Amino acid sequence: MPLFLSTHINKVDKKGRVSVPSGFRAALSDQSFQGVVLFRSNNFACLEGFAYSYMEELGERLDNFDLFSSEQDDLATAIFAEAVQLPLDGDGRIILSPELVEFAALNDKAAFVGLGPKFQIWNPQALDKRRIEARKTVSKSGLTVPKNNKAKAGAHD
Amino acid sequence: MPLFLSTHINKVDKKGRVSVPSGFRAALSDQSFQGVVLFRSNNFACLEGFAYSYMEELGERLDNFDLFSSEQDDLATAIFAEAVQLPLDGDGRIILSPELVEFAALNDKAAFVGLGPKFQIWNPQALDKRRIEARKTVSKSGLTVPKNNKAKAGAHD
DNA sequence: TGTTTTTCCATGATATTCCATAGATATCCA
DNA sequence: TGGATATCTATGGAATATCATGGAAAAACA
Repeated sequence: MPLFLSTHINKVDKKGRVSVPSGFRAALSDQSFQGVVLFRSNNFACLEGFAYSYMEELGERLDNFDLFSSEQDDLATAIFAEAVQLPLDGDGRIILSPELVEFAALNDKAAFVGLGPKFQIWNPQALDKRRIEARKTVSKSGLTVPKNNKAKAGAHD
Repeated sequence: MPLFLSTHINKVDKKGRVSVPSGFRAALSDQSFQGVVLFRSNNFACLEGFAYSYMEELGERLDNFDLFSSEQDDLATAIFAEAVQLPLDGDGRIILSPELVEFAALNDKAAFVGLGPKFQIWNPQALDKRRIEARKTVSKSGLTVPKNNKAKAGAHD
C-alpha cells in the first residue's frame, strides 16, 4: 500500500497545474494507474486524495455494509460520484479543475498533506488552523493508534 | 524489529547534515527502506525517530479506523502529516530540514538517544537537563520499572 | 480556424551523490 | 608485546542529478 508522509507546499499555476510532491509520486510508482483520485472532503474545505487501487478497495469495503442503507448510499454518492481521476503528466503534475481549486481555495499554493493511506490537499493557511485543531484534539482526548488486532469500525458521526 | 541503544552525539553541519550513529545504522541494515522517519515530539523539544517499517505498521493500524472519521483524521494529521522520511546518504548521514533543526535547537550538535524500538534526537544541553529532571522525578516519586507481564510478543532482551 | 488541452523543453533552485581527509579503532605480524 | 597497517567513522566540500515551475510548441477538439 502506498504510504503518504509529510507535508509539501507547491505552487498552483494559472492553468491549475500543480506538481505532486516527488515523495508521493514515489509512493505511487508501483501503481498500475500513474495518477491520483481526488474528491471534495465531506468534513473540511480540502480535497481528499488516494491511489486508484485504494479506491477499488474502498468499493469493496462499502460492499460489506448494507447495500441499500441510506447512509452507505449517501457515502457512495459523496465519494464515487464526486471523484475525479487525474493522471500525472510527464513532469509529475496534475491539473486541478476550477471547481476543485475553488472548493479548497487553492488559488496560489496547495499543501499536500500525507495521512498514511490517503492524503489531503489544503490551502496552506487553512491547514495551519486545522493542524492546531488536530493536535489539540489528539492530546486532549488521548487518542492513540489502536493495536492491529482490535480493529474497530462504526463509531462515526 | 530494529533496536536502538545508547547515546551518540554528532555534528550537524550548516546544510543540516548529520551522521546517524553507526550502531543505529546497523540496527536498520535489514530494513527495506534505508533511512529513518522523524517527527516533532509532542512532549519535548526533541525529534522522535523510527524505522520506516514502523510507520507502515502504523499506517495499517490507522486503516482500521473509519476512513473519514474525525479520529482517523486527527491522528493522521498529527502523526503522518508531521513525519518526514529521510534516506541515508552514501556516508550514513541524513539531512535535517531547517524546521526540524529549529524545533529541537540542533544548531551545532545532535544527541541520538536510543530508546529501543524508537530513538530521539536532542540538543545535548537540553538532554542533560531532561535527564536530571527525569532522575529527580524518579527518586522523588519512587517510580520503578513495572513487571514484565504486559510485555508484547517479541520484546525479549 | 479559433480554442482548449496536452506534451515538450528551459531554467534556477534544491537535493543528492561523490570524493577527500582526519581521527579513532581494530587487526595483523614479527 | 609493540609497532605498523588496515578499517571504519565522522565530517567538509565539490560535482552531479533531480525537482518544481513557467512558458512554448504540438495536438486534439469544436
